[in-house]
Amino acid sequence: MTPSNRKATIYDIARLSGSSPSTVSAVLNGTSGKRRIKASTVEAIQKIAADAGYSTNMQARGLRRARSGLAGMIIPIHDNRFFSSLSQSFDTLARERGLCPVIASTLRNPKEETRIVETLISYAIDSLFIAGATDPDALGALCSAARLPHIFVDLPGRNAPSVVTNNFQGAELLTHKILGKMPAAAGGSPAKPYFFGGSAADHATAERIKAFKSVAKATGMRIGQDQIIQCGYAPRSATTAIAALCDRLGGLPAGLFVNSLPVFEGVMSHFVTLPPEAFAACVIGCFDYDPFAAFLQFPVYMVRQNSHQLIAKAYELLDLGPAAPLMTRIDPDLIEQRTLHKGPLSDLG
Amino acid sequence: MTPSNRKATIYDIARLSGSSPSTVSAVLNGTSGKRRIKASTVEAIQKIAADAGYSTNMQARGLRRARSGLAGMIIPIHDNRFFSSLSQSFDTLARERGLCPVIASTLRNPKEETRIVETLISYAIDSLFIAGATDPDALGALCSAARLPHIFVDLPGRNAPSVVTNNFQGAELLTHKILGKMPAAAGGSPAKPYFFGGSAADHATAERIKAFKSVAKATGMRIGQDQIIQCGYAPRSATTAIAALCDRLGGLPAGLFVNSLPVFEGVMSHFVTLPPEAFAACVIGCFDYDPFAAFLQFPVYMVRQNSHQLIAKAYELLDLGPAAPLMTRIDPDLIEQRTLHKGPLSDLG
DNA sequence: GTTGTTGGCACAATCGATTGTGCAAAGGGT
DNA sequence: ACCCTTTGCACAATCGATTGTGCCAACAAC
Repeated sequence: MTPSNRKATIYDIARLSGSSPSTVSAVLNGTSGKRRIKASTVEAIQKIAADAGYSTNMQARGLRRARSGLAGMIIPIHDNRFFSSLSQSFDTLARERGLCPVIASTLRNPKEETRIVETLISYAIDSLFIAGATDPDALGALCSAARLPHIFVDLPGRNAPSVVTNNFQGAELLTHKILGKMPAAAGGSPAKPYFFGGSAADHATAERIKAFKSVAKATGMRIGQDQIIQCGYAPRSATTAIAALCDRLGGLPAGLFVNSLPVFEGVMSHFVTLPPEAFAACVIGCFDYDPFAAFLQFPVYMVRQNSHQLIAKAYELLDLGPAAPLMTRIDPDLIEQRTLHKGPLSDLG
Repeated sequence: MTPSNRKATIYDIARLSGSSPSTVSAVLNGTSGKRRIKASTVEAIQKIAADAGYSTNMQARGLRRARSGLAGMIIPIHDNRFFSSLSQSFDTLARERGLCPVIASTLRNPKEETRIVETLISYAIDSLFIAGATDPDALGALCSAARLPHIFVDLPGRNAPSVVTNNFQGAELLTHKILGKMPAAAGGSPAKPYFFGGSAADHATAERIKAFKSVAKATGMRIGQDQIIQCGYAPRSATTAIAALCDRLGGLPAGLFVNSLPVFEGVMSHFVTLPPEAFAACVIGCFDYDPFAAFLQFPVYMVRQNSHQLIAKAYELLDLGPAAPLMTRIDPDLIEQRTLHKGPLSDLG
């Protein structure tokens, strides 16, 4: 009754029930069948354990079994709609599988990345999802050395399965929309669309740029280097860069492909200083989705990555083991413009 | 050289270095001073360990030490700007302290809450931050029984320190702004402000409602029960509820205090169906901040909770141990309206 | 009645690190 | 030369659960 000072162990339960620790262990971890424990014994032990408030010491179990029941994932940052939605799915699915989720953020810092992975390995996590790493190969090598099953999510890796958004297709859709709505070449010079944000060193961004150029080309448009603006992912630098661009152009570009939400956030910081009329001749699209961003005063096309499917698929690949395909693509969805500016009564319920 | 099949242990390093496991252990965990290990021995062992790619088995260490080096936190949901920003601070500060962060979401499900806490306890986490629980006391009891140091964040708990946003003060500020901008009583009937979303069962919401009423009263306004609309936190139900309200009023309310971002999200789903003119006579404020929500087409006041400070303070309280005060409040910040509609050139850089 | 199963459980080694204790060698003092 | 204090390290128990193995009893088959 008096909940003794320490947590109950199988030895306590063994003493209380008059059986041996091994029997208690078998009962409490569900292997009582394999060890042919009498049903009455099982029940007795279970009752005593419940009364004593017993719960398995996962460190002891993990030490013995050489696995922990922990499922690891690393992401660049928590505070981001896309990654936090990955986290949510990862968390939910891990718990459905009886695993305990461990999600750590790297802040896109290479040193931090390896430090975190090493930490997770020393906790003997059972698997690792790597979402957004500056140096995937280094992390993959660490995992391989530790014989840690790992899956790359949202970025392609070598020597281990990857499940990524079909960035090319998503960017194609988005670019199509942008170019389609762009004002036709006014006067002599044709209207120019711009790809804005991110870094081509990043696979996802590289794919999107490729699609952007490809669609433009198909439309008979040539994209110059000046139209691809890589200012990273930080809102601050995006603000500066978009201001510079507007300055250079003497106004907003005719089309703007914004690459990722943090970038869009930075862009907004600048846009907020512009008069509303400024947006009339500019078509804006953003790769990644945020519900509030979808409600801005000007029309925005967005691409929503299917984060739940990305994670669900990653777990599937984990189950497949070595048989898993090296590359799986998940199609994102295009979210149509949704704005108040459509007229007195929008048709969007 | 050949990275053997298993991970190196202190026994391997001991053999390789010709010293005993206890010496190796002391060297590798930094207690070599206390054990008076010769500097040359220390260096030799460190080198061998590094070459062998040794890393501590945290399960073994944890078993022996009865603590894991894991810092736990539970939140209702990852995919939310406020909670994900708590997560980010929690993660960063945990790692600064050499701890490994474990963040789990409960989805506001009471069963899940206790299940998760029990899981975390069985992993021998060193501390637990409880952010958003439907039944704080039950969780607190679990932690106490396990002698697990825990801090309530963003909600008050019994028998353990809490660090919460000063919801009352934040709501006061916000209500002041809303009432101040509300169109003066048009004609005979005075304009009525509405408090929208959440549930008064929730401490934070209760405080905010209290402040809302208090400020209104100070302005000589009486708030009827019909002006406090508790529709929970789900975007869906918020959409339905706001539609019903607008229907009832025959238009937007003069003032709208939106309680939390998911609710605002739901509100936006309805607003998107209204003509822009509809917002002219409505002052909107939202408790909680989202960068994109701050850029909507109509003016919005927002209250930004200081998530980093909340977490930083929680860690401080952890350090204080039993000496920690039971209740700490952190003031949130009011974010002024920031919108494109202010004129040709807004003064907000 | 002897041999062969199978049921039901206890024993003891083990996972890898930590830590209280013991002990020999080196140095210091007289 | 003798005793005392440090130095520097090795030994072995321990944390709590898992699991290969062994043993006794009950029962069946012959």
